[in-house]
Amino acid sequence: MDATDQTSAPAPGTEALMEHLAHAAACYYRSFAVVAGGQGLTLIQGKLLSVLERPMPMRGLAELLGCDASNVTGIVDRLEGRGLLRREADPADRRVKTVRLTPDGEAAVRRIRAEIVTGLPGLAQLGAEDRRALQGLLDRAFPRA
Amino acid sequence: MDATDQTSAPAPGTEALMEHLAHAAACYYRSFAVVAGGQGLTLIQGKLLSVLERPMPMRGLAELLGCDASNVTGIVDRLEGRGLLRREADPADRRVKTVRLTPDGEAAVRRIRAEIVTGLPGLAQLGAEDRRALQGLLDRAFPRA
DNA sequence: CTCGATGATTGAGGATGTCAAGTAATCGCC
DNA sequence: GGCGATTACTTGACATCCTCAATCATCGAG
Repeated sequence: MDATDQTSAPAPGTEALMEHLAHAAACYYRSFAVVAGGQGLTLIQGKLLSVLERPMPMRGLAELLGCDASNVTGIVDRLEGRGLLRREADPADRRVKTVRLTPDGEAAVRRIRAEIVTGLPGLAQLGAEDRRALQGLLDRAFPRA
Repeated sequence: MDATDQTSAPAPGTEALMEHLAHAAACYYRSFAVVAGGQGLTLIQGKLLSVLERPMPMRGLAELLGCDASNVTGIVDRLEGRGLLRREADPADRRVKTVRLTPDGEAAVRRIRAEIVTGLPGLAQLGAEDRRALQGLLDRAFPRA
């Protein structure tokens, strides 16, 4: 609806597609926040725990979460204070601290994974065919590496 | 990859689909944050402005953003201090303050909308057919009302 | 061994978020 | 009209998130 869209409007609906995407992302994060909140966790705390299926150094967490390393220090502090994860020394490099979920932390992640689906009823109603299609499209729209 | 997946695996790929969704949402918000940051705005400030295509009371903003009304007060304070929006009195209800974008605010929103696409190159490469399919699937997975 | 780079932490400072309390105005009901 | 309940917004207190600059310890290359 503007003058010079010649640069970036080769196909119709880009604007609308972005809005749908924004809505989907908002729904996902809202549900995640509610589920995490049910465990007394903030969204970012839940995200950090979810990412820790395998132990990982602080640095790796910062990159995965897309924030500064000093930020991770504080978040891990609070989660460690609650006994949901531990900092372990890396024998190969004494600068590195490997972060690992405790059994309590693993239980929290399992609960989050289980509940996040129920918070998104529309997703659960998609048939197997639609799920495959959606997953494939997301994979192409947001490639992994 | 654990013992008892029988409890929550009614359909194939639910777990994987959630991961793809998480990845897509993370990509979208990361790009949005970068674009907003380019204007000296935080993610939530950019979101609030984007939502203001039509003027809206504070209450409506709080509901749309999914946060407490007192939180909106602070965010709107900062944006008003920068001249990106205004608070107007509602003649029909003197309790209500209607928030409206200034021309500068509208320009900021236009810039964000224009740049957000370039931050998601995978999306731009989707053909018209795929975009329609993706939009339709998102619409069913995350219904509007 | 020395020097530069890296992993993690700390402290300062701003932004976000919730909750409880308070003010002002509206609405429902008599 | 008048009165209580509700609603819209703000304020203050407080925890969390987030970035930046600086620091310390360690690693790796020359």
